Amino acid sequence: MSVTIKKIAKDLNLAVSTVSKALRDSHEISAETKARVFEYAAKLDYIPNPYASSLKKGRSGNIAVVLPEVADSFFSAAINGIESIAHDKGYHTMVYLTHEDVQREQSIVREFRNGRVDGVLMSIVANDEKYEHLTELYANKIPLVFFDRVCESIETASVVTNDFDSAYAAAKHLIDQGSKRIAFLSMPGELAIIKHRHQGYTQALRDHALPERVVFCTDNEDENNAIIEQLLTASDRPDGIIGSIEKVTMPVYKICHAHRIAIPYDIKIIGFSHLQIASLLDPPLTTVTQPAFEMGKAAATILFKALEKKYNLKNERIIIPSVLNVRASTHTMSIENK
Amino acid sequence: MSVTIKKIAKDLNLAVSTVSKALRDSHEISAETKARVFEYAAKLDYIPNPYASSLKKGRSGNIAVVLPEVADSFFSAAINGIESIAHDKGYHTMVYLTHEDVQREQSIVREFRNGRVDGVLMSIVANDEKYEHLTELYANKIPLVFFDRVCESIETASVVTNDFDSAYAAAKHLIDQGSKRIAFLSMPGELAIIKHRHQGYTQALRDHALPERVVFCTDNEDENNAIIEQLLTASDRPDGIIGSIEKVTMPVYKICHAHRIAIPYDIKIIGFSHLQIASLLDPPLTTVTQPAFEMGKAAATILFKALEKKYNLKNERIIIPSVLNVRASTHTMSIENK
DNA sequence: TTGAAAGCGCTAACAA
DNA sequence: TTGTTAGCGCTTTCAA
Repeated sequence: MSVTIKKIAKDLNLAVSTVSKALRDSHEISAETKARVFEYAAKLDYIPNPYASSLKKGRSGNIAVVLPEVADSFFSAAINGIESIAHDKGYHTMVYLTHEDVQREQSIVREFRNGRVDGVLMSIVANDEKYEHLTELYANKIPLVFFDRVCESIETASVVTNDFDSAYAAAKHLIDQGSKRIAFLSMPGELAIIKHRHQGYTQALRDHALPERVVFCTDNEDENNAIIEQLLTASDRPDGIIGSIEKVTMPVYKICHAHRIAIPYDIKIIGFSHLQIASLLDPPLTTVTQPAFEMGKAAATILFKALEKKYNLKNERIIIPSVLNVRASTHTMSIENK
Repeated sequence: MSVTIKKIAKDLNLAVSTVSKALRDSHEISAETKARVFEYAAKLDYIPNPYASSLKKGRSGNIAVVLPEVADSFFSAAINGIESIAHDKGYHTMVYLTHEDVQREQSIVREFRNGRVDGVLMSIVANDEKYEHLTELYANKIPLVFFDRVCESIETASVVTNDFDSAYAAAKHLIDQGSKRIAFLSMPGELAIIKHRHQGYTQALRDHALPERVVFCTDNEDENNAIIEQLLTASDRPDGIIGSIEKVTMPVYKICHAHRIAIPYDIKIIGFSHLQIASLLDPPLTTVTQPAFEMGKAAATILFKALEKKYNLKNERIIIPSVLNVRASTHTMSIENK
């Protein structure tokens, strides 16, 4: 049996309400009483029951972080940023993984509508226009902040990176390095990040009058390998590749190694990735690096602003730029080795 | 205002208790009434308030996962394993990061003592014998399962890997490849995993009459780089390195690249690491790979067994073996390229 | 400055 | 089979 306010009140010959107020340092209570209560509570190691106060106050002190997966280094870094802010604010972080499954996302989000969490941070599943669960959440007045993968049809705050510009810069970089046949490894679904990256790629290729080529990967690793193997062993093999998300880029390396396709000589590769160890790959991978930690922090900060001040979340949009790290996978002179 | 049992009861002219039982599919309630209640609840999109039932039943439906960090790929994979089991069991997963800070670990764990979570999975912070917060948690009858980094002075269940044996195997492998001066990159603190790996290393070197050399790294990246740089540029440079945890191995690669120390010719490297992309490093890194996902799953499975059946957690210990993946960083013939 | 009492939404013992 | 009631631990009027 754990120690409750009731027990403290009884032992100290006070009313529960007095103890409650004293613990919250209310001005209604005399300094002397407060001191007695504090001391005794500390002695008994009193820890408030979170459910009782949540029930009463209608706030849980929890936030939800909903992610497609956590193996991806981007999301690991984001959780780091989020948890650090949440902890500072005295909130607890609940993590939910959707594994790119819309149904799972729906059932997870649905449960948020009855108070388990006070606010939600999420990066949505790639899918074709199934957003009712999100609109409902939004309608239920539960603050929602998107980061990285946003749902553009819902008018709430979001933290993103400059996907169009950085994809344009990535393609431009390949073109400058002499690539003529540049393929874009995409993913099916309606993800805004993919769409914007695709658009940036397209724009750059059109600006330079080069042919576009989009290859759709999947969530299945074996299928992906097959798709990429086919791409790289065909007669019209591209001489430049842009991997739109982290997990489509690694297979390219594997297949190139397996088939002795020389990077960057036969083919140049650039990947959207947060990988710390991109520089240690063979050869070091040129990346467009998203500021994951900062994006997580920024998203959490906005969410808490909303939670604390009943601040309105409509339409705020924070853009944190990505960085192009040029390394040997796109450059025949080793540029960077650190 | 969200929909409550009270509202359903009122609208349907039933008592709240009847509705409550009906929703839980109690045999006390007639099929007809149940049908009415279910239908109406579905129509109103009723979602139970988790705090009310937690308060009443004394269970939260949450578990805590306490980790040193999440950037490490081992812990990301573990979270994956844990969350997947938790979700299947209808539990929610709260994530806490200690950032290798004992004080933070203490304050986090302390809060668990009043019901916010029903059970705890943790990988402890490396520290020198400060375990009161854990003993107290254990004394409070909150089920606790350690995974990977265990606290051996507390008699509860744990899921670990065979650290001694795999460190022995790693050292033996280097010896077989011709290394004579093998250094072990350790970490300060009292972590059992480090201790066991160290012991395995020591045993192997003694068995082969080779000199031991232990180098202590730190949590600070810059300091680490300095320590390793000194190690690798001194005249008595080792010709073999065992990195005891993931984050001490990467700097070795960087420094070797920077100083043009040829792996595996000048030095052979093997690291304890869960990295998927070890095979893509330059050169591919030989690793001792821990079964992170499986360990997370196993730990969660035990915890739920304890939560559901009041099963006793004392002393159970599951050992899931690590795997030695030989790659080019320890071997002059390329063994594996996939 | 302190206390009594109501109630957050739900469950469970007991009564009808 | 259904309803009444008490209460989980806490906060918050309102009264003393």
